[in-house]
Order: sequence, then structure tokens, then C-alpha cells
Amino acid sequence: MTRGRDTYTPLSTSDLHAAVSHCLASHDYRYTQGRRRLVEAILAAGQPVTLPDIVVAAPGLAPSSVYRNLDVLERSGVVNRITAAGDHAYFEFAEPLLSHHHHLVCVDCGSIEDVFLDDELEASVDRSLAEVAGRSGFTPLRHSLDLHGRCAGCESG
Amino acid sequence: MTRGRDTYTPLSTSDLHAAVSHCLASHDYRYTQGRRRLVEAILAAGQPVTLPDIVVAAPGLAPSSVYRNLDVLERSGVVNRITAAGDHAYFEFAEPLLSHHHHLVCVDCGSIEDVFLDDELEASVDRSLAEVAGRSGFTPLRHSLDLHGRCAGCESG
DNA sequence: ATCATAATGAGAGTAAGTATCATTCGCACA
DNA sequence: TGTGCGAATGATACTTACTCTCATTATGAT
Repeated sequence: MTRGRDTYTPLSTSDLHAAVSHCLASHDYRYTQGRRRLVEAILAAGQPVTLPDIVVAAPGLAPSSVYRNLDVLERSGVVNRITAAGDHAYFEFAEPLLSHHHHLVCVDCGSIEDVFLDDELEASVDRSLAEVAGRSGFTPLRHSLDLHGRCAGCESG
Repeated sequence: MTRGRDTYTPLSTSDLHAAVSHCLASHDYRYTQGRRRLVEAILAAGQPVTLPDIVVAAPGLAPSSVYRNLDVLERSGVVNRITAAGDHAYFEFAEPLLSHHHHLVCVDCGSIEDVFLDDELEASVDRSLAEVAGRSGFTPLRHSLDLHGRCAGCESG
């Protein structure tokens, strides 16, 4: 069973675990109990989360292990680190575990919301970026396109 | 005298200082000697710089003052903070002191290079982002569109 | 020139994230 | 189902980018 692109991940929970396990194995990492609970905490959040978010949601996880495992998951391509303004880094599943998308970043409270753009625009963005990258001898890996502004809560408050 | 969009700033040095002075004054800040030297250090770099970059380039500036003044310049809209991966934040002039542009971010060495995209693409990006933002009640201020990859030096090295 | 106020800068303080290391767990093989 | 080795864990110490403090100095208005 696969879900649409407007959900947090296009994979079922068991497919997600299988995919994570595969990513870890191909980097000679083990998919331990703690890492599984970490993945489930990120999944349950349904949006980019900080380390405190994770520790509050899964109180059994030791902060030092969560830091280390977020690093392992990032190295394995399971998770992306979003270094926005604010004290903490945010983490969410990387592509293709999570469909390609972008962020609405609130400049007041630092919250991050996922949004999806149409494929045609994505294609022209990639084309233009590839062109300017080529001029600099730069090898593109991925792009990030984030909108900064004020979220509904901060705008009204 | 104004220079083209392929230079670091479209303003002459004296126009830049005048613009900075105006931004600061409108926020009840003074354009002091130290802040002027800070602005000139950023200008001389010609690309996004970190605090160590600045302190090395302008040894007379005290780190604590540079931190404080980068904050003041950011509040006044003179400078943008780029929170990329890596230990230090990067700073560069904000629009319209610097033409609208984007970044090539090296995932290995963390270096940041400025690039410019054509106006048509920028317009479609803004249109699409405004649409998805509207759905969430999000008030857009600006967008960031960065390309992550490996710079020429890190790719060959 | 004088004064009220903002800016400076050296150093102390804060906290996100990392390194350490003795203990525990997981996987491979018997 | 045991056994053993290397990886994972987690409590704690540590690092360091950045902020705060406060006595001194510079700034700009009158």
C-alpha cells in the first residue's frame, strides 16, 4: 500500500522500516531497537522535528544516542538535517523516503511546514540551476527551495 | 554610478554606505566607525563570509562587537544570515543592497558561492510559492533557493 | 562644548552538539 | 541454542559558537 504525495511519506510503515534497514545495511550500520524507535518518532511527528521534540515524544531514548543516530541516519541517506535559524537543527526523512518537497519557514517561531510544488516548476528550477552550476564547475546533488515568512499563528498573534 | 547584476553589489561604495546608514537610522541605530569597517570587510570579501573571515580580514574588530553588530545589521535589513551546515553562520548583504541571487553550497567544505537566475524563473517560483503559502495562511517574505553539491575544488581533490 | 544615550570590548556565561569509555546488545557462525 | 566479537549504548565530560554583562568610551543633538 502506497499513499499519495500529500502525505508525509509515500511508503507504508513496514516499507519505510525495510527501506531504512536497507540504507543502514549498505553503510554497515545495524538497525537496532533504538534506531527503530527514533525512526518511528520522526514518522509520528509527520513534520520536521528537533532533538527536543524527539526526546519528549520518546522519553526512553538517551539524548546522546539520538544525536549519534541522527548522524548515522544522515550519513546513510535516511534523514536530512535542516539547519535553519533557531537553536536546534531540524530533521526529516530524505528522498525518496519522503517525496520531494519544500518548506515554509516561520521567521518568528522557527516552525517548518512541508509543501509540494508542481513537477514542471521543479524541472525548470533544476534546469536553470544545472546551467549556472556548470559555469562554476559545481557538481549538483540536490536543491533546497524554502519560503521564509510568518506562519498563520505568528501573523495573527 | 551603478554596476551590473553580476557584481557583488549594484551600488557604489559611497551609495552602499549611504544606504546602510539609512537602514540603521530608521531603526534608531548609529553608523559608527566599527560598523563601517564591518560593512567594508563584508564588501571586500565579495562573497558570503563567516565571523572568523571578518576578524582575520579586519584584525582591529573585536569579536564580541562583530557578533553584536552583525545582529544589528541583520535586524536593520542590511545583512542576511545564512545558516548552512558547518560550524559558522555566513553573512552577506541583503536585498536590495545586493541583487537577488542564490547559492551554490558545497557539502564538503561548506563554501558558498553566489549565482543569479533569470527573472522569468524567479517570477514563476514566487508565483508557485505564493499559491502554496496562501493555502496554509502563511505570509511570504522572501524565498531561498540554494543548490547543494560539490565545488570544483572538492570534486577534483 | 556639554550631556544623555548608545556603542564598545574583554571576559564570563550558555547551551547545542561531540567525544569518551565502560557496559550491553546484535549478528554470524557453530 | 550457545558463544564470541565488534558495533551500539548512554552517562558524563568536553568543545565551542554565540550571547550576556558591565565598566568605559564614542556618538550625535542641542
